[in-house]
Amino acid sequence: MYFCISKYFSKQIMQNSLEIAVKKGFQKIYNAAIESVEFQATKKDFEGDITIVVFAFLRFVKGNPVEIGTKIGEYLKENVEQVSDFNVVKGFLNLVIADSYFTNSYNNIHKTKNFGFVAPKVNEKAVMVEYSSPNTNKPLHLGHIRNNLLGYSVAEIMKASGKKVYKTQIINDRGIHICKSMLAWQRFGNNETPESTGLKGDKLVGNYYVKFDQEYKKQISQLISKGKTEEEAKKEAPLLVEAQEMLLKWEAGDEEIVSLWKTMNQWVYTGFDQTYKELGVDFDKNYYESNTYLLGKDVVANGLEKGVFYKKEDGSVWIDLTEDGLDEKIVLRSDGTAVYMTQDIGTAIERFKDYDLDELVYTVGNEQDYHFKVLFLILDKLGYDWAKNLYHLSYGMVDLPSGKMKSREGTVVDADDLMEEMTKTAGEISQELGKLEGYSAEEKEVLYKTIGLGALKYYILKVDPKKRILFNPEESVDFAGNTGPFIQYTYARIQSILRKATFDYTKEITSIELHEKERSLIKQIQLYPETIQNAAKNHSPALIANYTYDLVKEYNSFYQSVPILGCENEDEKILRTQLSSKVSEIIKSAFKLLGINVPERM
RNA sequence: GGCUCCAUAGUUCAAGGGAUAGAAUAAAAGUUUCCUAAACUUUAGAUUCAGGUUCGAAUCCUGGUGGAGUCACCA
Repeated sequence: MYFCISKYFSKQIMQNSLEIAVKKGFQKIYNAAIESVEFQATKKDFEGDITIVVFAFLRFVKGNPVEIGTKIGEYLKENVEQVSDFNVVKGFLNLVIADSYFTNSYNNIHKTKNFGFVAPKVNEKAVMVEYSSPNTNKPLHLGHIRNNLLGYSVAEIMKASGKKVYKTQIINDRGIHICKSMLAWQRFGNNETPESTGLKGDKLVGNYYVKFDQEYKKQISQLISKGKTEEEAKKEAPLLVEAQEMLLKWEAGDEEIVSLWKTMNQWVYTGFDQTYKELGVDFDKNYYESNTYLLGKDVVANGLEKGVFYKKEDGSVWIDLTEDGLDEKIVLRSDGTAVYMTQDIGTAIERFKDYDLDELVYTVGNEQDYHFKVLFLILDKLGYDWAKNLYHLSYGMVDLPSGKMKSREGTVVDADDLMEEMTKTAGEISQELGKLEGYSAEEKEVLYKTIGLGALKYYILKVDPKKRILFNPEESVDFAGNTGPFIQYTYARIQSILRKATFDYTKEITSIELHEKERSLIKQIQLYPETIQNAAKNHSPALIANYTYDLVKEYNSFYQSVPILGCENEDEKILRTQLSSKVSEIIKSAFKLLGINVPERM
């Protein structure tokens, strides 16, 4: 029996074949059945390409791991065409795989369009990803940037992994916080508009939110100086009372209030749209809290009948989750109005009605871990079988060296300012390097934006979503090392090579002895499809970022060690040009998954 | 206080229970008659502590220390 795997070109098929061969080998040598074989890429310091962990077999076969490894290695070398050699270190069987496997594998990849991507299946259910979900009383800040980048990127990655994806946001456009901005504008606004001030709408409205807080605090201290306690003062300050009255009027549909609300919200939306555009994110469907905040009340009534919820004496409705290790949670106020939870219950149900969904991902900060745990549990108890398919993409806060960001106190890194700052820095560095002769002013501006935003996005996305980020505006975002511009630079350099490669390099190169750098480059290229699947499964753009970085690192080393266009052997020149081209394609597509553009020159 | 999450080079990040814990940055040294030096190559430097499980632990379990979040008829 001989395992011929020369016709196989994918890593998966290679491993499957090896697994079968190993099992047969064990059967033959030890008369033992092995359940599974553990593979890993051979570490750089050792000779070989694929490593089999022998320790895992000790459960099935008693003996010395080195001896077992050696016997299996001998068996594989003899019976598997592509295993050209092996060595055993401790309990690790390192297999050397023949060049032909790598060239076959590469040629297959070379022919594949959209390498690494899986097309969505026709009848499969979709995934909905919610992200951004801003309040309409203040501009977007650094925390929203992380949220937006994560949500957008996860959506794109899931698409690439073969899912149908809808991107959505819920806009928190109602509530007491909106009324505060509205009230402050009425009081102190002098009919200012975005047009009259030249301010972005969200900035203008945000200013009034801050203004409200300032005036409110003044009133509080006045009341305290008149003998009120702090608690009383906070409740009785006229501004707050008026804001609360305004909210009641809004809910009652008061024409004047609703009209002001519409106007100011529109200002904010226009501002947000501009920021989203700059950031490069988009949505397939918007939900508005003003439309959804009443949803869920029927469901609560229903759940009350079923005994999932219970009513307290004052009329408020609760759920008791103490048996699940959680607390009691309110789902409806005593006055019958909806709380956050009520709305989220309703919105989730609504979404599953609107779309044929398989999974719903909520991109929300980890401060709401508890809320989502409860939400998912409630939906489960209400009997929705899709409740198990809800996923809270929980990410860590973005903190500043000075501490937490607070909009009211103005200690935030504004999203627009930050993007502008990054673009400016990119421009300064570019000008210093001066490689852009022949570029028009507009082209340069586009390039600076590409680089500046690339640096920012990569900086945020390369970190595991779960971890919190400490953001130091002065020194955090670099342009050298493990950064977006580093990867963009490699892309630009490859484009330069391809512009100069005027010969035909489409030919398939089959029998050639591979340079060590070519081998490791091909190995890295092979990993792209499984990286996308992994990133989708784990909802982690960081995996894509890290993969791309490793690929680029590998390519730069290759670029430095061997000539490409200057290569004398014609076949080698073609192969190396092809490899370069493939690497740049992967960079471009991987960065697209992160929402980052790549430049042709830089 | 209860619950949840986190702890890795000076700093910022990696490491599907597997080998000698990888990078980047900062530090020291080197590489441009050749495809873009925003690059490449060297050197030095880390798993919070104490136990346990395992052939094998940064990773799993228990406890301590330190940090964050949450425990609203706010969203």
